[in-house]
Amino acid sequence: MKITLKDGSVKEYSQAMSVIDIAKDISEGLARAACAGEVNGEVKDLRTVIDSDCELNILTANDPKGLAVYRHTTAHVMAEAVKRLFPEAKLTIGPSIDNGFYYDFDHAAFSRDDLDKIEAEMKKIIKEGKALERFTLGRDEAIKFMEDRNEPYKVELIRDLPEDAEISFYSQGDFTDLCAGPHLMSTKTIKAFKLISSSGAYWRGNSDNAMLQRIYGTSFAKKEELEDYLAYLEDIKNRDHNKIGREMELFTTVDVIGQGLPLLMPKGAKMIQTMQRWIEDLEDNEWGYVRTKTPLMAKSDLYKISGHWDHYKEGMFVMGDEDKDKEVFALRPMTCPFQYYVFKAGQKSYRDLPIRYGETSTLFRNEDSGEMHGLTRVRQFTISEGHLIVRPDQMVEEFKNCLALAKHCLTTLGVEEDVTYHLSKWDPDNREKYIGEPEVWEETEQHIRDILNELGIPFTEDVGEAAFYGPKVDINTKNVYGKEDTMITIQWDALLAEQFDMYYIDQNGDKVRPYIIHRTSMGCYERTLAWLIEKYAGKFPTWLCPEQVRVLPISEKYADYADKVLKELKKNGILATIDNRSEKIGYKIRETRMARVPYMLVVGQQEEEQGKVSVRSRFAGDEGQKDLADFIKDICEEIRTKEIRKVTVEEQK
RNA sequence: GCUGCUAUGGCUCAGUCGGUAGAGCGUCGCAUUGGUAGUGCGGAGGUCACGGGUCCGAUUCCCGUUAGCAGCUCCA
Repeated sequence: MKITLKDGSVKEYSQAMSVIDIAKDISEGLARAACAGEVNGEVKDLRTVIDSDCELNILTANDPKGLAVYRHTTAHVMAEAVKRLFPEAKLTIGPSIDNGFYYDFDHAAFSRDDLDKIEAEMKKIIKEGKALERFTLGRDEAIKFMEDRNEPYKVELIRDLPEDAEISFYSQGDFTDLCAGPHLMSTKTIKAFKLISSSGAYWRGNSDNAMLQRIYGTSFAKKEELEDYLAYLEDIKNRDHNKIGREMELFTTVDVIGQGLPLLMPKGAKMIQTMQRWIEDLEDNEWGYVRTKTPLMAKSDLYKISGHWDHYKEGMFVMGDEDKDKEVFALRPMTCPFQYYVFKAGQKSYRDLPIRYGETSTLFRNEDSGEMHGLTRVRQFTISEGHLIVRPDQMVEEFKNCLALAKHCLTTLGVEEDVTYHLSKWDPDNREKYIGEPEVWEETEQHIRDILNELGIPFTEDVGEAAFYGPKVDINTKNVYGKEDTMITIQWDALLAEQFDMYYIDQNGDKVRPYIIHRTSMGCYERTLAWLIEKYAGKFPTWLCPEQVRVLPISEKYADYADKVLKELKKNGILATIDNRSEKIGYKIRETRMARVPYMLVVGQQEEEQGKVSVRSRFAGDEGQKDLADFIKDICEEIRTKEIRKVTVEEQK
């Protein structure tokens, strides 16, 4: 038997050779995977080529493919346990995923108690140490096999397989599942697993289909690895913006106000104000933007021209009934047509272009009730929106500038490493979702592709993710739970100028349609705030902190001096507060740390006499005494440059 | 929208197998006037989310609504 090794060479293994020898190669990083070995150029289940078990391979392999096999077998063990405990449950699919696996069953909801019982049954199955046997059947036999077992979803899966596909099954004792494999040799290989949660999931991911019950679990080769992972799951909760954003009093929600309508509290509002002032000044002073302030609502007529009435009516808050009312209004879900009418308000020459309109724009989107989440998915939000009206010959350069501005914003916030770029394309098989001709779509998508390639930005291409009027670049990031959100979007629109009859006059005196770029420089402020909370676990760079300095008098005797210090800080634009309660200094420090305030100034007799402050920061701990003027100079410089100082002090919870 | 889970002082939670509730933190008061992660004592604060139902009696059981959470679907 030949196995392709990681370095590309092919190594001959004799059938008689112990699998331990193969395992050794794997553990040394030579072979590709454990049981899923690459044999003679094909990925195969090693069981088909070796006759010994390979538990050790998996346990020593440091290869994601091996781990995926391991977890996939754990999913089969779980499926067997579910069938033993709940024989009426119907099997569907159960793949391995990042960090674990799941299996979907057609069954009533599983409670945590059920999961515990299933875990106990899984332990029994593992202990029984059944070998996993692979076999194949012809199509008709395979269908009959699953029909006899009363597994309709499996029958459906087999029917949908290509005519010439090899239909393979894996058995472990009495349990058999349709499966491409590969798998572990025996259930006893599984050393550490945990069922994490259960929830509903649609059959084949389609909300028109039946709701199945999904059980998520994970498994690791070592108990300690599982424990570390479970500890990690606990730990990321301490970064969850929806938890600590509320704890830190950045935002809250109120049931009578409604879902998806968070209230930004003074600290959260201050942070957003800081970002907003930064972005507005940046765009206007350095990137050539001009500001607009346009209405938050409009008559339905506007959205009929833009196409939103046809393509997006369900997502809008509409006021009035078209059959009864003379005028029907809708809250705006975007700013585009409003800024177009700013453009149209006067005749434009080719010399006027490009025009870059910026607006700090509040939008309203009627999301489905189950979609709202913290600050990341809300019904009213504010974005750093803008529309660039440009000549076709300026399009590429302006598009690049939008990308550069976005990158500048990401870098300033310290998050440029955490994003992925996506070319969001239309779906040619779903044309009714989009306006315009296929040629226009293909052409504009190619322009964007060229730009991204030229700038050396790695990106993926996502079909069906475009806006209805054009393709776009989406800059996404993942939250602490691994879910992806779009933070910044830059859209290429060659179509809406036509809808709105926008034009400029060219050199020859002819009317010409401009192109439009829809873009954000930093995206939605609420969502960005959520992102920053999770990125920094609430310990923001000083310039973003809603409270940058807290003055801590040792006792009330120094309240006057502390007040003087506070006034001086505020005079210099520093966000400072004072804690003049009659508490011990240690207590005040503890509270200030827990409030994630970057700097504290301890003042007592010594400081008052010498006009100094004792600085304690999260960056360097006790920094000793400084002249107040020096401290102010330093922190103002840190804020001005938007420095991201490294946290060097051990933080306690 | 779908499948579940949850809702008890400002916050985090305990509790009542149906007889109107408790802790810690916070807050307020008093004492303490301090030197880098929790000073001591005392007080106030709850129609147990909202609306129905069952029951002699509901915070507890049932139904509905609203909101929060997890996942699915969706996200112009």
